[in-house]
Amino acid sequence: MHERVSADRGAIDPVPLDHEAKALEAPAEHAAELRLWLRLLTLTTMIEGEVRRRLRERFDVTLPRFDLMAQLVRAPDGMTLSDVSKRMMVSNGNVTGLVERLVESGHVDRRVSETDRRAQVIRLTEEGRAAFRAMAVEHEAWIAEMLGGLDAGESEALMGLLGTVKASTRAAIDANARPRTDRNAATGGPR
Amino acid sequence: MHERVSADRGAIDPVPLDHEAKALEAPAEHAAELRLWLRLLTLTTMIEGEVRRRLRERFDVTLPRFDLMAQLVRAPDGMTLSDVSKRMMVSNGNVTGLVERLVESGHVDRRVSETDRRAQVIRLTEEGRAAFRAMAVEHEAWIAEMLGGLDAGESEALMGLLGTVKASTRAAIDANARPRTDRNAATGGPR
DNA sequence: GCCTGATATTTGAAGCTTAAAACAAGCCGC
DNA sequence: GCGGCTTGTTTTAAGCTTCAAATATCAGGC
Repeated sequence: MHERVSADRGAIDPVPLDHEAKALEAPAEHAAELRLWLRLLTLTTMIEGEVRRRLRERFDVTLPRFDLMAQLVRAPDGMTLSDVSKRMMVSNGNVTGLVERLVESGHVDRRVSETDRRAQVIRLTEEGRAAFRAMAVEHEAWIAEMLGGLDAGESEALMGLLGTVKASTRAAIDANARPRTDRNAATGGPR
Repeated sequence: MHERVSADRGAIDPVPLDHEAKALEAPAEHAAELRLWLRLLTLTTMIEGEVRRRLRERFDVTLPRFDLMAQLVRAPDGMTLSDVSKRMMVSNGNVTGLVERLVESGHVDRRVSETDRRAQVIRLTEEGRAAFRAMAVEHEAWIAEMLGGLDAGESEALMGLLGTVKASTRAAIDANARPRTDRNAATGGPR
């Protein structure tokens, strides 16, 4: 069945009643979470859109390319495409195309791994590094400007709360992704 | 992460902007905002990705279509494409294509406005409404599950903090979008 | 050596997304 | 009612993104 991830931390839970019928569940129960999610999404969309717009306007570069370069700048020894894919939380195929274009524009260098002939190791070129540094300076200022409405204490509090949500989100995702402990089942089923 | 790279061998640095001096004077100060932004983005990406995955798996529907239907369900009298575009914070052209596919699949009804022959008024069809209701029930549960790590007080606090950031973000965007001609302001020209 | 399963990447199809230009219709001052 | 500005929508080109299938390589067991 379904594991109930309880969030009660010692507090009295007023009548852990009816999770009976989905069709009858009170919308008011989850309204707070929905509003929270909506606000989170709206805020992120706003910031992301503005960053995208400014990157294009000031540097004629797309946000995904900037993000990819931001990953690479921290890895002077390079990363494989899989690494990048995991870090950026996008699909492998996506990274393939992105890297292709960055190699083409001279920002990224790509070579076959010396230890694994399946893998590609990519690095920033010198031009790529220089270009990214220039962009990063402004990008940092933009973020500070947009997120500047909080004092230090609020900032820390927000960081912590987001961390909490991140943890529960990860738990929810993991719980959902692992419904089968048995992994042979070669007799049929989808795929 | 970032050192004081003194690659600038000219007078690039000496803080020319009075009203932004505060934001530019302490680079170390920006690390907190960057981390905050990164966490915000990561969290949103995680949730969004999982919702997209489940919508596809359970209902064979894409997230943008679900979002559009979520807008329409609140407007029984319909909305114009422009309205939808603003509410969803996506481009007009985007909405055109999205609506096209939703009309095709029978979820949305589209007709020319009676008061403005330029405008299209779109509504959910009965099928669209039914389909959305079914999806919304589960969607709500998913969100509650993922965001369930907070108690009521934390939830409220997070809501408030996000609101604060949203306000400062909007201010930053508005300020940037206004290239005053009457004022001598630096228009971002070459320095 | 040869299977078998896992990992790294690419490819292909479909759809999403944006920016910019084109087009259509409303609005307004004269 | 004629210009000229604004607003609503579509179109186009380019790029992003996912999922699923295909390819290639690796790592062990025999």
